[in-house]
Amino acid sequence: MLTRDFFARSVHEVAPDLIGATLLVDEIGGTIVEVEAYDQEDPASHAYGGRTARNATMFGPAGHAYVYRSYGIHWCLNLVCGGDDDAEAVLIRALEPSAGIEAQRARRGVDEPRKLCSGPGKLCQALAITREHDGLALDQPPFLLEERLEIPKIVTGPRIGITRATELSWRYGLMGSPFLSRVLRPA
DNA sequence: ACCGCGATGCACT
DNA sequence: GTGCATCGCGGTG
Repeated sequence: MLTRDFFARSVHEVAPDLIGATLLVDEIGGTIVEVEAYDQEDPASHAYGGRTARNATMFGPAGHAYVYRSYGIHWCLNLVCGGDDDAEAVLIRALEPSAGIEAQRARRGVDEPRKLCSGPGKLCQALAITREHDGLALDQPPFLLEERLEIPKIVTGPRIGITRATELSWRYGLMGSPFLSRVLRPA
């Protein structure tokens, strides 16, 4: 199981290490196939410009969930990384569903496995992640994060859906996976 | 394949 | 009032 020590490192080390790990919420979830890194010096990060009510969890200890609402409609899940004096987090962008697929279908209202968790908003709907999960520890229920068994092949590229710092290749994906939110070509 | 747009909450200017 | 770390749909190649 991934505990706080795993997350208490630079977000730029943790992000690629999460590809291939398993994320479950109340026993439902799958394999992490796509993430993005956000650090405190990053103009695209919520933490850029200091602590606010929304981003407070990012400034707290590593190994906790940071959940925010996106575009007024969706929820997005981040895993807080780094030391106690910084504010870093990994945005979980896509999963390959493996557990509770029927429940995910019901919550998403679609059948195709590729459409269940291929985006940060989609996977939060499939796993029923909401503001209630913000601040919860990742090594306790309802969360369960399992270490990957083998080192996967990873592709990097620019992050998606941001307007600033678009030149940074801080998006990581499982090479060749059909469950990515978008195709990811080697940078 | 791409592009535009509406839905909707809320932090921030 | 503006701008999003989004998604799904409907239009056009």
